[in-house]
Amino acid sequence: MPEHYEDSRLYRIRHSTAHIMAQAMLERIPEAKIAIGPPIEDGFYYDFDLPRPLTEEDLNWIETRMKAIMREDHPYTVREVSPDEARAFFKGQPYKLELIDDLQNGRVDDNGNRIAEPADTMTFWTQDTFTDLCRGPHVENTNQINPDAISITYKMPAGAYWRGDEKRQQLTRIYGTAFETSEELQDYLHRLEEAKRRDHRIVGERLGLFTFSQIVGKGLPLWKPAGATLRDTLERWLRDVQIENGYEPVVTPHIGNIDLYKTSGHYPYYKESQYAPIDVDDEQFLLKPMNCPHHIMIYKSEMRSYRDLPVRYAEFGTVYRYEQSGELHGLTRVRGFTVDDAHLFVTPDQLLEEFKAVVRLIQYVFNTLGLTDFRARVGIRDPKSDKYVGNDADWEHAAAAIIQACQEMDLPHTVEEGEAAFYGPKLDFIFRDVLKRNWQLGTVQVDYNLPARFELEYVAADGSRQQPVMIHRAPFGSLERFVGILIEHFDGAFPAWLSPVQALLIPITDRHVPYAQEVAAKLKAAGIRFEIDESKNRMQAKIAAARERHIPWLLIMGDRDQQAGAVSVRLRTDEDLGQMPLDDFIAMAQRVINDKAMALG
RNA sequence: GCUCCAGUAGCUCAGUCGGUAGAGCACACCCUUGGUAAGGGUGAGGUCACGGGUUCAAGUCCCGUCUGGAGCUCCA
Repeated sequence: MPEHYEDSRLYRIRHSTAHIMAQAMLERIPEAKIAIGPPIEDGFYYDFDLPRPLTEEDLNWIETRMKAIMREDHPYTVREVSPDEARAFFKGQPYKLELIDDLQNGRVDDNGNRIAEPADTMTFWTQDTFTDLCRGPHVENTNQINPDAISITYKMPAGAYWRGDEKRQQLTRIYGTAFETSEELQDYLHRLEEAKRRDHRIVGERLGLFTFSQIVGKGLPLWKPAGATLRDTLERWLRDVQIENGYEPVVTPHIGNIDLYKTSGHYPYYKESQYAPIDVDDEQFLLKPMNCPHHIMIYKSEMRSYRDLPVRYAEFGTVYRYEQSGELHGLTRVRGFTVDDAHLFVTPDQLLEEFKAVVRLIQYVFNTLGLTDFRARVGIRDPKSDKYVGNDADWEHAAAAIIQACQEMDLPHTVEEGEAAFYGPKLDFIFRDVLKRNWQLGTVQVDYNLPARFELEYVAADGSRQQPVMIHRAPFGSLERFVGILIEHFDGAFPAWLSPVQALLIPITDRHVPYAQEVAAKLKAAGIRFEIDESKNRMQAKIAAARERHIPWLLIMGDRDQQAGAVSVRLRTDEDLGQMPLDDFIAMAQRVINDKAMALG
């Protein structure tokens, strides 16, 4: 995206193409009500209220008609109109009338705050037979849009609520895109296809990493051995890193008494996104939607001195949230997932340094995996919402600490209202999937509220009782979502240390199988994960199959290798390292694995 | 949750006008023992997602449910 996309020619082309789409729609379905049609990052959309569902034929017709309109050389003209004139023109177009009213009165948000000044005039933009209420700008003539460089993006209409409000009319949205040259369009469409091929739901299925069962339930992933191996490897690594950094393991159960969540303040706010309570002996239990209350109860189980702090409790804790069915998505949005959770209990003096140490740990995790394509977001309260607990002073302190830490660490970040947790502000690390959808992974949250609500304390140096501050943090966020993003990041070709199968042994003929088994015994002793392909297939077929699984090292062995006590090593990158003494291969593989290296040799 | 689309073998898909189901891959067995991107043959595998309806007859048409997909909304 250019630096000033909104000033670019591409932006005007896309905006103008959206108007042409609306014109074509009104020609196809004259009763259509038109809503809005803005440019977006990779194209544009237009929302319509239609009397019937659209068909693929409709979309093809509209696309063809759009191209024809472009070739007809219609100028774009603009004129100023009064609100009354605008209303007269758009009689029978309720969405436009609502926009006209808002422009005249000045836009007001849901809380009654003015977000735009009242306007005495507004502008109409016209091309050919179509006029739209629009601030522009547009290209000068439809012939400035290349008909061979536009496309309806999905040959399938999408639903969208009027003004993004699920309580209002649902409209039909058509996405399209436009470029300056057909090469750029083809390139874009090609990249979209490539991205879909990398989708973790497809790659994960093909690699046998996970599956879903209708009987187990939607949004509840089942990890197959290969996926569980990858996940376990990540867990063991992070567990070790955390222990080096002063964390202590804790383990807590999957359910907890509902009173825990009433005390946390969490139950009333998020009641609708939880599984229903479990009734047992006149008590109610919740499948835990978060781990913090359990960890807090461990903190509270002993008298704490300032000398004990920081206390850092870490657990790979599985939580359950009742997500809306339409939001479930592969591994990246599920109903049961494991958080690489930790809760730090610190003195106010320790907060800043501990926060920075946590951010450093998260950066170390991302760097090791080569994940660089993320943004950092400081989420603070929406000042107009009532869905938060606690007092203003604590919220200010917490947000100030987060922002100060980011500045001191030179971490580029945005500050966004309404993105806080209900108990405190947070720093989130957000990644995009192959289709540019945003997913929050790592998170660090500063919390003065739960320590107060649970009456946590420690004995200070002067003997007084003081309240600790909590830091909630999860570098991966959830193992499920993190692995989903990793699959797409690596397109299934994981670094050797994470690969479920690191070496595939390929005996050239049956008589080499015993030698392969000897080799296997040595690999096993060396801690290298392997499989032997003992199928009756020819070596070429074994190699082809292994390539599809992105197995890092292929060890081919025939007479020559057996006689030499060697293996012939081929990398998944197709590089042929030739014959190597087995011990040399093992040493090389161990080095690559221990270094968590990206390269294989 | 909402709108729209889809569901046929383990996977990817074909199946015309309504006339009782097919291919490739994978799997099993046989032949082939081959040195770096898929050798050949044979076979097994199906409640056409599930339930109901229309019909002499339903994979095909209609209704409902479930599951998946796109988008929206939501997301501790």
